[in-house]
Amino acid sequence: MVQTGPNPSSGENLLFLTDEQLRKGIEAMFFAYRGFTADPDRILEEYGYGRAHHRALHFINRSHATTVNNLLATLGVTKQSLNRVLRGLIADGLVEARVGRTDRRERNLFLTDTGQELERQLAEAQRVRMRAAYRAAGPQAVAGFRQVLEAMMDDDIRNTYQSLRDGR
Amino acid sequence: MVQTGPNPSSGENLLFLTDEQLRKGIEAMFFAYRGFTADPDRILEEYGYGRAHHRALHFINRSHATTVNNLLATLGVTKQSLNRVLRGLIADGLVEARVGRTDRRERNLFLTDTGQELERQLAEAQRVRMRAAYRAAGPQAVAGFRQVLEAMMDDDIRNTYQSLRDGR
DNA sequence: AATGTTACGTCAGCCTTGTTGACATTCCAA
DNA sequence: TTGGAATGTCAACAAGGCTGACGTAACATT
Repeated sequence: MVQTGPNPSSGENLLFLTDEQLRKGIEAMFFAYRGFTADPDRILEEYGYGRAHHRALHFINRSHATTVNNLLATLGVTKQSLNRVLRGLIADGLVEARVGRTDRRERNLFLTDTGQELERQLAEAQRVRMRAAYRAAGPQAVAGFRQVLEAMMDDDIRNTYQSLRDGR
Repeated sequence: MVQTGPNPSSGENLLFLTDEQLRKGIEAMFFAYRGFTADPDRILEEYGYGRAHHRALHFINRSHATTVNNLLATLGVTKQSLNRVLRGLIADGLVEARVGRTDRRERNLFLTDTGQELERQLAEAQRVRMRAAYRAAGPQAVAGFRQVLEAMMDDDIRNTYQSLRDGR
């Protein structure tokens, strides 16, 4: 145990750092993530896709003409794992892989019109829930939400996130 | 698109509800959840367990003498999936399943001393990161963080969460 | 020009963790 | 006594991670 009772430190009240408070945050993360993925999951199932496909579509859409290596770093999976997913999306005509201009070893990834359509459908489903949550909690809560999440990321991932956040 | 520009509504600034802001929250959730699970995952690997084992240990620890059905509802998986995990934990002497007193069909689940030890190790690893994130973001941000997460949950899960949160 | 490195794809095999379906057992309750 | 609930278990399957190995093309360096 690290904080089992009221603990004034540097003249501040650190009650929010008790193990109890941390536990609530941990359980909230677990349950909230289920909600976070629930709506896209339902849509994906209709198309015979999984979460991995959603993630690929999302980040290809976010970073037009991104390379495979780039996507690997963002998603944090192996190339074999990503390749399985990409192969399906390319075969189904949702993603296009064009040979790189400057470096012909690279593949620049794009969403086709069909791909963009599915991505938009998934994103909108997820946004509906987020929008409701944001609205219910209010702007100040949203700011705190984002701050804590950002502080929770691994350092290298936070860099990736911030680049994306700030519009590349 | 639902919010593409400044949108005063009811005399309030709802800038935080733009698709851009929602997207940042969505990506933050994705990346933060990776960090959230990273530390326990490393420990679990040493013992040959996975995330499913962590979740079982956590909620058995939280709700002493809980039943299997109860745990199923909390975890949101099938009994077959949970049973596989429980079987392993029981075989390894981390969990004990005692026949229910009032209803002998039920199994009351407990952590053994060994089970408690691993649970504590996993929880502490996760708390270290949460504590750092909470500290970095501050008490007001933490309150907002929890508010948004709670609003993001499915209704039935939110009830489960709130019961646990308020100490059963 | 030769050699090394990088980017990517692919095959094979393995693991965890989720699913469905079917069936047996036990035991409470009507 | 009988129906249904709670539990366990077997089998089969799928998604999506992983490692290791190998091949090819293209770029980079010497």
